[in-house]
Amino acid sequence: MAADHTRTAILLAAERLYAERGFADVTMRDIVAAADVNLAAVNYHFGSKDELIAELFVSRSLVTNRERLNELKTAEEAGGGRARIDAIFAALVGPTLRGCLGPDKQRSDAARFMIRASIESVPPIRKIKNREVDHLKRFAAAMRRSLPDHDDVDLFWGLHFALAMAHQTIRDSERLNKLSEGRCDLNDVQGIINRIVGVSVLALTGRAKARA
Amino acid sequence: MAADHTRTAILLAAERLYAERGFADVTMRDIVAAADVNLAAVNYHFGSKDELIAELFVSRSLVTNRERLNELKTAEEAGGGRARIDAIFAALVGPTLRGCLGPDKQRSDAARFMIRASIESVPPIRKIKNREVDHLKRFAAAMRRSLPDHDDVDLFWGLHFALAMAHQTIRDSERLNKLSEGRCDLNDVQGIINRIVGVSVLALTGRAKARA
DNA sequence: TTGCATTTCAAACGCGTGTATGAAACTATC
DNA sequence: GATAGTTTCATACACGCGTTTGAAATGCAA
Repeated sequence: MAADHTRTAILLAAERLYAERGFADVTMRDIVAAADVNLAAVNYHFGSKDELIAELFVSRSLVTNRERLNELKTAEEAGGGRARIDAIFAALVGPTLRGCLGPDKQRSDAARFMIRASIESVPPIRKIKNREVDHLKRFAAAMRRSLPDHDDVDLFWGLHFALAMAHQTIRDSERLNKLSEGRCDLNDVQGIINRIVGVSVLALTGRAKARA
Repeated sequence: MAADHTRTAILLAAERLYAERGFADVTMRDIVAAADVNLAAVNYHFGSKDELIAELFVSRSLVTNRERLNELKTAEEAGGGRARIDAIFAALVGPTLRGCLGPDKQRSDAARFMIRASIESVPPIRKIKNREVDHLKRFAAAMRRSLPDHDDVDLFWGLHFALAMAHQTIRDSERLNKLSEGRCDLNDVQGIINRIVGVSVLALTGRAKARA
């Protein structure tokens, strides 16, 4: 119990390497070298490589989800139980965007690890991923409280599109940068969040107006 | 020259397997088994596994891009050189969505292969991918002609978001299905296209209105 | 048919991977 | 300080991968 220094060293090194280079390119030998421990330590402490990844994913998704739920809670309290729809979207996409884009200093390995996990979809993670849906349902519920007159299906699509825009912006920032020849400022994280939230809100409210 | 039956059999088998299972899970032995050819045939005809993937990617991106540009051309001719913005978005996301979702019968291995390629980002493809930006610039140019009063930066973001929504809908249709408990109909491809196009148009025009 | 180039085939090679082993080093309790 | 339990370490193992090899089969012109 004293010496789980080794355990945490492995977890931190693995998180950082996976966040930076993805799952496919990182071997156990890379991890133990970065953690400065012996090769056999991973199997001793975690059982297998897959179990290490699984543990990492579970603990890190708790971190990300807590951040999002904190923002959501703040927004709901500010509105007396009914958060503004833009605040809900901001709580949904803000933490991940801030953790993955923006200045290096305040990037979080946890957020970038989670994005990798959602991109590369490696077997040990795929099996646990169902919990994410439960987490998102909380946001769907908050949206329903915020916009009680809207069709549920529209709300689901709105949530889906908001995540899509955030996720893809992180993933393909390089392409957008080349396409716009640098004119889309990817360092202005708050500006990006505002843009995504704005489009998401408009997608819901504008569509409702178009129907009426 | 007579017997490039083997070549095309390998290409077709590889395309189908990669489309179905992704790059990480498909080995050369899987491919040659599906194509019913000898293991060494891949190296004989293509040089290496990476060169096979690269050739596949180049030829298939021609197919997808041609489809998109055809729709764009039709839309521009219908508008006398200026396509309607919704038609541009439909040309951008329609072909891929139709090829990846919808009834099994009319799904195209080419479209699904391209989506895999854009998701998994395997080294041999990453190096060629710059051409995609040139292809997208044609759509950016069409958008500029369609909405000459808009800021270029907004157009780039609009294009980026449209692709993001389409791409993520293909990729994560499973999650949306679970989240909505089946209420988001993922077989209604035209409905999905309309939704994405609608949001994309609204994102551009609504934002402009909000400024004014 | 003969001869040469092309294509196929079974088998093996080298390499990197995750995992297992058993001895050595350490830690803590009596 | 001896002993039992925990953790580290160097090393080796088994396996799957992409690739190579050299001989056999095939195609085709003279």
